[in-house]
Amino acid sequence: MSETKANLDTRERILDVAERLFMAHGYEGTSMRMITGAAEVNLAAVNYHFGSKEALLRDVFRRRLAWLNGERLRALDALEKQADGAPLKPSQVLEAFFGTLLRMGEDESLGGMTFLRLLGRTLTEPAEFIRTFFAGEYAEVIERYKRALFRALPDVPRAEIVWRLHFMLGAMSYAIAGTDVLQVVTGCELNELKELNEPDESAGAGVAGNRDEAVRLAERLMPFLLGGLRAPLPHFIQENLQ
Amino acid sequence: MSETKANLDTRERILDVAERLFMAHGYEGTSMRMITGAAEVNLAAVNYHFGSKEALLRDVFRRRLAWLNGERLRALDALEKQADGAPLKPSQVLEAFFGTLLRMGEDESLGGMTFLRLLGRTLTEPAEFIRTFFAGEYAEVIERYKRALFRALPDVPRAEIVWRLHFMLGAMSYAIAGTDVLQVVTGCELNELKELNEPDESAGAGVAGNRDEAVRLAERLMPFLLGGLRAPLPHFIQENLQ
DNA sequence: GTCTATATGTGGATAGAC
DNA sequence: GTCTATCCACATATAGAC
Repeated sequence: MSETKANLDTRERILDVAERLFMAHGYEGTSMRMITGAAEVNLAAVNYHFGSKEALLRDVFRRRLAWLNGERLRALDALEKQADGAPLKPSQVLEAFFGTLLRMGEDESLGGMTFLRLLGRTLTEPAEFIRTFFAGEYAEVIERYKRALFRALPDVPRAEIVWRLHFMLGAMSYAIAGTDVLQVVTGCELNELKELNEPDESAGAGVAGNRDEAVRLAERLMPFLLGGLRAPLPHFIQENLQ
Repeated sequence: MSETKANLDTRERILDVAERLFMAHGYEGTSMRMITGAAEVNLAAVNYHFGSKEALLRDVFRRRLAWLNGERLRALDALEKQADGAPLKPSQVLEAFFGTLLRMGEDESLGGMTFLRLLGRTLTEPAEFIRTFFAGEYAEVIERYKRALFRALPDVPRAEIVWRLHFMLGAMSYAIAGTDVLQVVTGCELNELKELNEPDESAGAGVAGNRDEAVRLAERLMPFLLGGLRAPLPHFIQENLQ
């Protein structure tokens, strides 16, 4: 509340640097010394401002997720109000959920592709406190969107919808993180792929490039997700529908 | 070559334990002391048998990937021989690539779900040596399957096929790792999901349960992947086809 | 091959001066 | 709020006896 300007600057600078380094090296692979060194602040500053390394990671995410998940809820509210009681179309639900996220990649003030990559990677970190944290942060949004999808696909068993939501999250996380096997093998052949596949610390090489990158990723990913969501049901489900 | 029986046992025991612990806690989150403690071998045994922690991780994967990727190449060879020069169907290619993997989850002697989860998680680890290792291990298989998909989908731009292969790998990794946001939110509602979502160290709670788990995961995942692969192309691609 | 003991580095965190 | 100095737990790795 009564923070001075220098205080705010330090806090923000630490958050920015931590976001970038956690993205590039993972939580365990990033040390406090790496963070404070790159942010040009004292080693003790992190503990003073955030309390611990774990708390720092949480604050890095809270800064972005507050906006993201708030926006997701607003988008769904707007769609449902507009539909006036009728079920939404699956494509609308996906657009609100994934489109909102992908648009963060276009906006540097929201973290840009750096945050998107960080999010994609961190969702698969095994550390218990990270999983617990995300579960809490996402609970409300997932609940609302699950309901919307249940209504949008009334003939599909609910368990199947949840599974496919799961698959969609995976495709998106992985695509965003851009840290996979295809990188080396395909990177040399297809120039279009290169941009996404340089998860160095220098992730923001060109801001304009990041914008295009995010836009094209969204345009490629959405049809894929929709195709998967609406695919024919597995055989063992078609046989004994619930 | 001239290894004694006790030697082999120690090596294998270390590999088994390391596989389980790396799966549960990630590479950085697993210490040599955790591994040697759980395997009931001496702390120095890992360095004696494998040389370093990095080399241990590589050997954990080599043991499984040699089989997996060999099997994938054989499956593709068989399909192409049978097709006698004609392009394969997309579903055949996916079945050979993803089906072979998912069937490992049913077989405890191939690592079962423990290895599948480990693989899914490790593919997103940021450490450089891990990414380099996987790129090398997967190069041949990815190259062969890419070609097969190019032939199977002659009307789809190659860049788009590579992207969708990317998305499919993500959906699969994530689904297998079972470490995500949905876990807490959905786990309490849908009993069917619970089985997949207990990435503890005690991953092999029931072998029979693991078999069913792997089979049902495969049956759910394959239609999703095929639906995504064959989805309509993004607009900006339909407009200016290469 | 296995063990003990230890070298050597790095991690997160904090006490206390300014 | 910031900085120095330091604590202490724990990491990987190895030397050398058995």
